[in-house]
Amino acid sequence: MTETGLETFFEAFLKKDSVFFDKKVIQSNYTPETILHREEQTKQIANILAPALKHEKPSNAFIYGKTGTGKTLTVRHTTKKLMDVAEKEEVPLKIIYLNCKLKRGVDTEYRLIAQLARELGKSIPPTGLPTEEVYRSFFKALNKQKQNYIIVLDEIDQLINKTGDNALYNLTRTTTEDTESQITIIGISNDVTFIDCLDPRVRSSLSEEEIVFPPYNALQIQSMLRQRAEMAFKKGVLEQGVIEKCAAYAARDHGDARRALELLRVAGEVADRKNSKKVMISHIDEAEEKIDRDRITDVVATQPKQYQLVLYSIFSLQPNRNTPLFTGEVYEVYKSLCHKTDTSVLTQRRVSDILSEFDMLGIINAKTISNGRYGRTRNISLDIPETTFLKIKNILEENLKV
DNA sequence: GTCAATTCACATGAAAGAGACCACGGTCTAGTG
DNA sequence: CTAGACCGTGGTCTCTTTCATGTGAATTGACGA
Repeated sequence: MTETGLETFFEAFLKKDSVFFDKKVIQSNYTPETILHREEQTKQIANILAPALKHEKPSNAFIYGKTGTGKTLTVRHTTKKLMDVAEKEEVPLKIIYLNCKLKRGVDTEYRLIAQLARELGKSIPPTGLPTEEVYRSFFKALNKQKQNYIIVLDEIDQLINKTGDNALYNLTRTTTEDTESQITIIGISNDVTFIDCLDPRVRSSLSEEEIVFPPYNALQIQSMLRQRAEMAFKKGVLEQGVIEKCAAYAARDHGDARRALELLRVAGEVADRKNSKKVMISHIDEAEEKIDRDRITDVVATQPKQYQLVLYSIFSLQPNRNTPLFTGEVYEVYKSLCHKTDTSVLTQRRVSDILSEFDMLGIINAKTISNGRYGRTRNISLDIPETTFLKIKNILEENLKV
């Protein structure tokens, strides 16, 4: 594209009509004023937390439900309203919200406490201090002001999976020791079964109250989409049935509202790119494919080199095969690939772990099976759509220079 | 033909090492008055 | 005299390796009918 070509492109882009009226309404971080279909849960949470306004300690609570059922949204909404009132009435109260999602920095006991302490205005180095020390300065910060603390731990299951329940145990226990300040813990989890693998002491104190967020059904998702779409899109750009189809797609896999919204937004973007004045039903199909593709390519591109090598080994083996691959085979290819790219070779033990991580990410399918006399291994096959295959392969080849 | 033992090719766990980070405190050095 | 540079220490975290143990069914081989 020549320089002037670029300019005209940008100018054309500016003038181009968009189906969106206010796009941010439909983006994932937007918090709507009213939350639909969650009146019951909002009330429960409010009931649990309300004592904080009277300087009493609210019960700890455990909230669970599948992804995209509005847990985080509802909790944030309710706590915010609570905070508003607390400020107006000048009740000392502090709400700390923490997302424990992996790769976000809060995935060890040390980091959890350090992060909490940081929320209280302490500066804690990212590493280097004994964990004990961090606890101490955290409690010191707690006791400095006498007030109620509500700690919301989002995706708490991730934290426990990685670090065990040590941190939680310490946190729940302090509530009884500390007379100065009171801590309430709200745990949010996608995984219902996770509570079972907690230490019984932690479990009983954490789940003093339990709230379940059931999945939305298709009708509820529809009304939610309508509410947002009304603000996000221009009038009349949505073809008949678009919202219904988005809702149906999302309801198909466990009523994930977030997914429904994303689908609708991407469908809008697809329509824009095609210079379509309307969002058609066919755009939704494209949007769904695009979301899938983006997710996978994103994950692949950000993997470390060794991981990419392992994955590339699978990629280079797969096409000429109808039967699944097994671990030893992949490892052999991986080894030769390492020599070719001048990379250090990891042990089979490690590669085995890498494979199971890919399995968890949903990039490959790995089922352990036993071939009787001929050993036990994983049956490995790629779990990505045809259309994405080449694209990912190119990314890998480029990154690895093979 | 039946049944227990064997065997394969890894899976899965636990523990420990290497190396990168980082804060903290002490020591050294150069610049300033 | 003091600020800043520079170590050494002691801690965490992540990625790996090493060593050990577990697994599930095809195969094998002994045994009895």
